[in-house]
Amino acid sequence: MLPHKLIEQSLQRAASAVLPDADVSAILVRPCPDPKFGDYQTNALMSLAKARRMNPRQLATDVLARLEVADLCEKVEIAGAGFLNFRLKDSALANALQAAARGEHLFFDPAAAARTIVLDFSSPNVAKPMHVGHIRSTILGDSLSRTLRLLGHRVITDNHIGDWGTQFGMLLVGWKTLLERAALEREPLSEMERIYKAISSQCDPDKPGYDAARHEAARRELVKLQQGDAENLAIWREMIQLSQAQFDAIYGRLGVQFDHTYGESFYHPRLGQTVDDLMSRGIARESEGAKCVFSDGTRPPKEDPFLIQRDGEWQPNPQLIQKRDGGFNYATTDLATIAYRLEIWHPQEIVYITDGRQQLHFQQLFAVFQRWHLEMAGKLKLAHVWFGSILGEDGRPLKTRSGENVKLSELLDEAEERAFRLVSEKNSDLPEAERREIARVVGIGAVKYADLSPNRQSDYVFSWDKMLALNGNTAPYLQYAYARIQSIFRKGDIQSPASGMPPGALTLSAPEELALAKHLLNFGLTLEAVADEYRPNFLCNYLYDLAGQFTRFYENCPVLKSEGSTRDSRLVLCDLTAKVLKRGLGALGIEILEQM
RNA sequence: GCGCCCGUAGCUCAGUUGGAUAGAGCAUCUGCCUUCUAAGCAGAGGGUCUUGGGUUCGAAUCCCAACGGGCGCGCCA
Repeated sequence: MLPHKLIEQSLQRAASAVLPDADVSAILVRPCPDPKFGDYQTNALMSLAKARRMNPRQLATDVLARLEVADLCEKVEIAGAGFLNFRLKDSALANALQAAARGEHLFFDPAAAARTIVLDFSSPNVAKPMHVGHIRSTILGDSLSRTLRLLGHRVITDNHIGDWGTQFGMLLVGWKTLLERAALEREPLSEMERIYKAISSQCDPDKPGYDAARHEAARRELVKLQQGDAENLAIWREMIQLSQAQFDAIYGRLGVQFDHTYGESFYHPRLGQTVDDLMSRGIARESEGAKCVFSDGTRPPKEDPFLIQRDGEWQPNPQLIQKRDGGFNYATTDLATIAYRLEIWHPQEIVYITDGRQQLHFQQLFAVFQRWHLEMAGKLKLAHVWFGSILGEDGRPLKTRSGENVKLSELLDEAEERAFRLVSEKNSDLPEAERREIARVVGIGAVKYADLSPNRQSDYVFSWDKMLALNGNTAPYLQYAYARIQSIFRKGDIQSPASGMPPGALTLSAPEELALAKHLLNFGLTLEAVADEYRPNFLCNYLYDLAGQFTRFYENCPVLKSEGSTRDSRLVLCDLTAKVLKRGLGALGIEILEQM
């Protein structure tokens, strides 16, 4: 077990001995913000003392008296208002690194209780090109799935593509009247988007080009499709197939994989039953011709997603599950989807990764589902992991439906192109094929890292230069640290330094060596934080710090030119750093390179 | 109108149960490649954490109010 966890356990035991009735699970050990205080600290005794109106320094003194960490730490200090500061013994640090070098762990432990977690992300719409607005859900979801799997959870990824709904009425009309076959073969999604836009503007009564006949035609085509008309079904299937091929091309470039792609259409046969069930149980009722779920009055108005304040009083804010014309809403599909996932996968957790504008929808959805499946109370966690909008240069959010956005494929092309120019400049003697491969890994990595490193909830303005930057706090900086380590191993003709280490031979003395070694120990804490809060940016921050610690070590501590146990120890540090960088970047979905 | 989110260095952003002197990158300036890859390193300048109250031993973080911005609010997803 890692030192900080052992310290934490001892600390909780000591706190229990002093205060037998206290909940000590919140007493955590965290890395110190500044190494001058020590390596780890706890500030939890201060809040505990506060809650019990005790003197915090006295509590710290009492706990310290019962604390048994002498094998791990130097003398524990009480500081400030009641911090406990821990400084690891060199031997404890060396032991942890040696265990890692022997392959016993890589500074993290598998989750104590593995869960089955369904991740719902990406979810592009059929017949629309994927553009930069789709990148966040896709990249966030992929990195969360990789991180949760690394921690030992059973993760099921499901791409809930938009392959059903009213837009197909318009698409069918467009397909039958406006389609240009040559354009379709050249760029299927652009052509489908073109015909969709042309027809949809004629079907919107609020727009100047409104054409009532077209609107009616679209409605008829949709009904025919839903009734199983052979021609419309064939066209619909072709649209899906063409779209999926384009999605797969993008996913292939991004290295994103899904276990399943049950689109919305998959649930269509279950929607009638879903609505009937909600009606017969009295959860939904008819209102203005539509079927809706209203507040059940069990929550205070402010926390009730089915109430909204308007004109000074609380008014109903229902979730619609069936339209007046008999059509179903996305809420219905989402409800049927949860029920199905529960039935076949039995997850403890279902996580949706979408933009923040859908918060109210998910609050209502989760509330309806809980009323519908009372037996799941406390057994299923439904989570909406939301992210901020990508804004255009004008500060307005990019609209998924307007077509002027930068296509994802163009963004990736440009990323690779810029990386290729750079690698050609830096390393002109490499053959072109190698430079292309380096450019691919660097370019795609840069785009992913640019999207993962900000706090997911902040909005950001889309900028080519920011997405494609290759200097500073970017993926290439982390990949570069890894490549430098591999270069050391190549130059030294060293195969597997860690496994060749004699036990007890690890000697760390330079400040850069110690700082790097101690930072390695915090990998697991970081992975857990990412999994707990669904925030990959914590891992970006950690890896950036790790690469920085390594680079300072690299500048100050020659590896191949040193001798004896110093050389061996430095090789182990290099090897473990490379392994953590590789695993960590892997959890972000970013590849590494042996050379760049 | 009501709800959600946001306001941190010139710009873009981090900031882990409230915790110790608020940190990066970019941009600007000064050094460092005959020594394991300079996509780098060392250093400098740059802050009323929007404003005003409050809670606390301690607030960028929690509460209240104001100002400024984004989004959402019945048949799109």
